[in-house]
Amino acid sequence: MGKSVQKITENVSLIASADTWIEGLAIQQLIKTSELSGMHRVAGMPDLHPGRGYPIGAAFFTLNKIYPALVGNDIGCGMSLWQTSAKVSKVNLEKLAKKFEHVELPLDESWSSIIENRKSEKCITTDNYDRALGTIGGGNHFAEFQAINEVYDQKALDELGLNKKHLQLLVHSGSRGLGQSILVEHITKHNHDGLGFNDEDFQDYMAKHDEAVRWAELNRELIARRFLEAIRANGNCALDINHNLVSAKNIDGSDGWLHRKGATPSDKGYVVIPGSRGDYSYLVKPISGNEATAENLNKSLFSLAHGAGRKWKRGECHGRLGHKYKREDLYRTALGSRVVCGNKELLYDEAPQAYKKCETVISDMVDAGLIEVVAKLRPVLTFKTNGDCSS
DNA sequence: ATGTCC
Repeated sequence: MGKSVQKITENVSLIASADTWIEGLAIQQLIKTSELSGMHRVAGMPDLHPGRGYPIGAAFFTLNKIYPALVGNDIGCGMSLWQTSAKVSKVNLEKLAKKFEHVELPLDESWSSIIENRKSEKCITTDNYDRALGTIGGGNHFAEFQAINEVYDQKALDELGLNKKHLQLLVHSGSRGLGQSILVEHITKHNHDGLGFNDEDFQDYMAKHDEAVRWAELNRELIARRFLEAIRANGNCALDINHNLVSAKNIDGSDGWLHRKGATPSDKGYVVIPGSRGDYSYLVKPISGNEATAENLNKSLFSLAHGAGRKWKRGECHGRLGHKYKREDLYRTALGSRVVCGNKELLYDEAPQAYKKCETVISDMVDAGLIEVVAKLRPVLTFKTNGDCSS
């Protein structure tokens, strides 16, 4: 069990077994980040990979200041899982693939009352990014229809209201331009410096950050609702979990601030850890607070992987895959799923080959005593973008 | 990651 929790330095842990491949640069970034002033403890997840200066797939616990740059631009990014009323057995992949022509446009007037109501319920006052509400965005964001492939804990599935016969919908998106604008405002004024609790901009950042988190949640809800409408189905949200945010937390007796950058909370109930679009995703139950795992929970900063983790950098994937795979080859995956992605670079950047095998990431967290697997989800159709096919 | 970029 202890073998999947590595001690990198006195205050840096890595939740990964020795044979899980993690890029050296990511470890360097993890250690460097642990040396920031006020940093108390850092934890890398098994999907750790390099970012711009700071690693992705990690949690950072500070005592008396926050670092907006560690949260990054996509404040509130996360995963929501919806069960649709559609039946897996009725799916026709090519028919399904044609139903998403309009899901990237700003939501039309038929949505304005639900948008207004939900914004008011969630205390979202900004209107500046209304045009982006209900849109997935780029990068690793997606909407994916999935089938429950294997069940390991039927009771947990029942608790979540999930039924194997129904098609599931997993949405990965965040706060789009809103989060970006909040980060840019901070960087413009403070560079990458943190904000102490008594700094005048502390409360201002936190208020904007918290609103961006709520905006991102609403964004995923609207994405799910418009995809449900596109396939003429109903649906229920089973879970919605943020993996990019900073929040107050008491860890091992210390009050502080827990930054998560591509790190899924293990203290918010069931979560989905998605594999690449050509791999299974895992619905898991975080293990909370028995004696055997208490120390590992502290070392992991109550966090889990947020996915399989990139193996290859964005931008280098086309070069690595272009010889072997034509564009058409990537519209289907080894698990028989369909990919809708009209943007060529994105098609290669997010190819299954660019990611690690999700199973190793999952088994590292099982071995660390952090999770139990509830079910394995098989991709059916991954929507990225209708895109610009000319590029 | 980005109402993305020269």
